[in-house]
Amino acid sequence: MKYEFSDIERKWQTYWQEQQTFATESSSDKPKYYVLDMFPYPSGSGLHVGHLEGYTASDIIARYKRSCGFNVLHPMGWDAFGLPAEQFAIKTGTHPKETTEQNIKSFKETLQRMGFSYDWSREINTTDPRYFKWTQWIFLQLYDRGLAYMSEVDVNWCEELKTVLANEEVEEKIADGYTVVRRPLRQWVLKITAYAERLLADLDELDWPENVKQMQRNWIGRSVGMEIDFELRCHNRRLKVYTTRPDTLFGATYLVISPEHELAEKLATAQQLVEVKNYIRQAKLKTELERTGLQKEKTGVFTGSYAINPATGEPLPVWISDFVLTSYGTGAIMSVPAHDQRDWEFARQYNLPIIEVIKSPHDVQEKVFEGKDSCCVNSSNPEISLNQLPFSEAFERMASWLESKKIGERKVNYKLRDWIFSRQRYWGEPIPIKHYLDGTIRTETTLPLMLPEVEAYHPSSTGESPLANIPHWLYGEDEDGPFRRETNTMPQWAGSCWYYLRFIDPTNQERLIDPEKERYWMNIDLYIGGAEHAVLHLLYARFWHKVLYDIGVVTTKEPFQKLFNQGMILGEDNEKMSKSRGNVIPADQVMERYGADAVRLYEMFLGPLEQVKPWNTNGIEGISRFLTKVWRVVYPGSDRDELTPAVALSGEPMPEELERRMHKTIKKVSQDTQNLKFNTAISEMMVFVNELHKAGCRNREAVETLLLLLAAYAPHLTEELWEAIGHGHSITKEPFPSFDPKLVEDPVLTITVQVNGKLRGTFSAPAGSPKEALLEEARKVESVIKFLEGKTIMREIVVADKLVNFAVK
RNA sequence: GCCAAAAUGGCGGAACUGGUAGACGCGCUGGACUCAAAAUCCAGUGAGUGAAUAACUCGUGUGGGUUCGAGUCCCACUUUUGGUACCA
Repeated sequence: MKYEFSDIERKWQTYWQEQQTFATESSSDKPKYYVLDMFPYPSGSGLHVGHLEGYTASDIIARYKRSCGFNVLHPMGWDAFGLPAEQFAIKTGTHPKETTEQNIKSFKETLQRMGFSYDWSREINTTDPRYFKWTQWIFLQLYDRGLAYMSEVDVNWCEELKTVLANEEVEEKIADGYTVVRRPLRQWVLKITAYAERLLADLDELDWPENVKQMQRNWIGRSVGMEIDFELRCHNRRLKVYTTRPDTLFGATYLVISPEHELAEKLATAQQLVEVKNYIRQAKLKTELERTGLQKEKTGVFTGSYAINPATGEPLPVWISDFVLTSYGTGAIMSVPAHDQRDWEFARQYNLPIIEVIKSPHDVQEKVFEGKDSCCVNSSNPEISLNQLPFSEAFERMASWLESKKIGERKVNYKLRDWIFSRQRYWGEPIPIKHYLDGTIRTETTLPLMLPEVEAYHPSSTGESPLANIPHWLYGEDEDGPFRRETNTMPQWAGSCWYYLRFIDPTNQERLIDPEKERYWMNIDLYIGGAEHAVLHLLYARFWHKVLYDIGVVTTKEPFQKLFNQGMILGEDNEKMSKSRGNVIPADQVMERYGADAVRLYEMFLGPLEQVKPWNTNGIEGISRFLTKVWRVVYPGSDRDELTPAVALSGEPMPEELERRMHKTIKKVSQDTQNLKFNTAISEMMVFVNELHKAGCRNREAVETLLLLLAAYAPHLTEELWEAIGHGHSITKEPFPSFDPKLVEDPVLTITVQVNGKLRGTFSAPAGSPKEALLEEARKVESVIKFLEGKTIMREIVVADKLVNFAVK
């Protein structure tokens, strides 16, 4: 009988669907396990083999955990708001809803064809009003707590897309060939900075890849420093700067403010005014990228004004330069050119003095010294001296001194900025806010606030969304008077910020999630997805989760206890898969040819899950052969002389060697599966199958064990064979096999013999042989003798059960 | 520039807390089966010297070091990938 994967796979997929095999148990005494994939945006180009890597991994874990007695939640849904569907609508007039529905259908077919054990009764879709009702509800919670506010902000405006982009999206769009400029616009902003400290601190407890945690830490960018007030000469004002190095105050030789600083023009003396105005105007014309991108020569202009260095009493020229960022710290800095690269470059450019205040190994006039592990010098006045002090003590002493003089205070700063949350698009969650004539705003009382039908999807030319063109939706009146609706919609991140909660209670009309269910299922035991979401999605979702925690909707501080990033699968040319390169391997195509089980196995066999690795279509042949070999364990013969498998698998005993191999395999597959080392688990199963064939053994226990081990990996094939050998129920209901610890240890071991660390021979010895016996045996090994002859043995090293090494001279 | 990870045959990759480097698979070579092919099966396959299934030498990015013994630990460097980019 031949292994016809397409019939078999269809048969069992239908069976699972009919039997509701993977429906999550709603109430259960079992321990729970929540394994989640980052849900996809259903694009028009379908799924390729790279998309299926993470899903395959999570599915193996889900099936494995079920067989270990867990009640498993393994859901799937669609992050379906987003630009591509809208752009397609602009081009063709097709409603994004239609496009989205079609794409979802095709995605779902592919996923089902892979035999993934999702509980499809929990499927969610972020564009479904029953879902985005709660996205809007969360927005209102944020608004009520002052965490959502409107602000006229310089935004990244993309002319071609007629929309605002988040800082994080800018680079990506520029890479795609769009132009992005700075432009002030009224925007909704979420105050993620209010949670910066907690977002940083709580990272420590998460079981996440260290690099992802580090990326988030860098993104949050906490720094400890001081704000210091500098008195301005000839002005009755002070200038506040932020610095992390108050210990270098004695070395500050000038100040720099950003071109947007409120004092920039005011500080300009009559003589300098024209030049200053010119510089400020030019800075405004530059885009963010031109200003901050790439290292370039520093530019600046002198205001003509001076401030006083509170430590030295010396006058400090105040300069304006666009290398100082407006939006960080106070938009003004004190420059210590001897000990800061940027300040040093600027000082050299404009001939400003460079004074060494940290003991440097070289002349600071020639090269900057930024080290912190050296002591202060040239740093004293009648009131305070930092000389000889190392960094932290100098910092402390200077901080106290400035505090006592009331011209400085300690300050913690973050790189993290508030999150610009609005988009001028149609295909997103409408922001449920009403604007009244008097300028007040109120929240919508009935949710969801639906998206109206529109004629055209083009944004309005004013930069408002297409919603601004729909008068009957836009304007309304209630007891508070006439109002105009908010026309901005939410960014795509919104829906994915909380979807993992909705899977737990997907149809609840009354609340976002039932508290009892939340307590049972949260938090997520394993979250698998791509590293491209290391910062944005994962940071935004953590932020929302913490807000929901604060208002009592959830009971865990963090949503994703364990995170795993699967490595990208590259095309066969070792490049990232993309339509333009023409190296995309569509999932359906490979399944057609080799079957879902082979694709599943091969995805995992390619290499370590976390690693970036190229696809190689030839390699899947090996997996195909392996599956055929498994098939032939049960159906060994050709069509004619076939015994029915149930009869063929009689109680023929297993050779001891094979039995040990079986127990070793159980152990290895079990451990490797838990640790997501699927490539080595598969390799171990291959070894076992090869041994089975070599031994020609048809022992029932051996065959059943093999099928049970393989069930999570190749679910269709194992279901079919499980049935063929006489079982009346699904293999998914069987527990994972256990091994006998006594049988995984070999009674006779190969001992290595080395002379001076080089391999010279081996011999066999029973496990646990005493050292003396091993030494004696080792000396007798023929290939070793000649290396010992005529030499003096200086030392004999014996490692029990492993090796003997003679150090000779 | 800074931060993080990595570098092993022709290729993807194995190697437990330092203990036989190259498991498993691809590819390749030879053989069996076949009229022939496909499929399947068997054998071989890191490099070098060698008639050799004898024996030895070299070999895990480079150079040092620790150790009886290093792919694994330490130092320096090179390259690749990811992140970040004037955050004071």
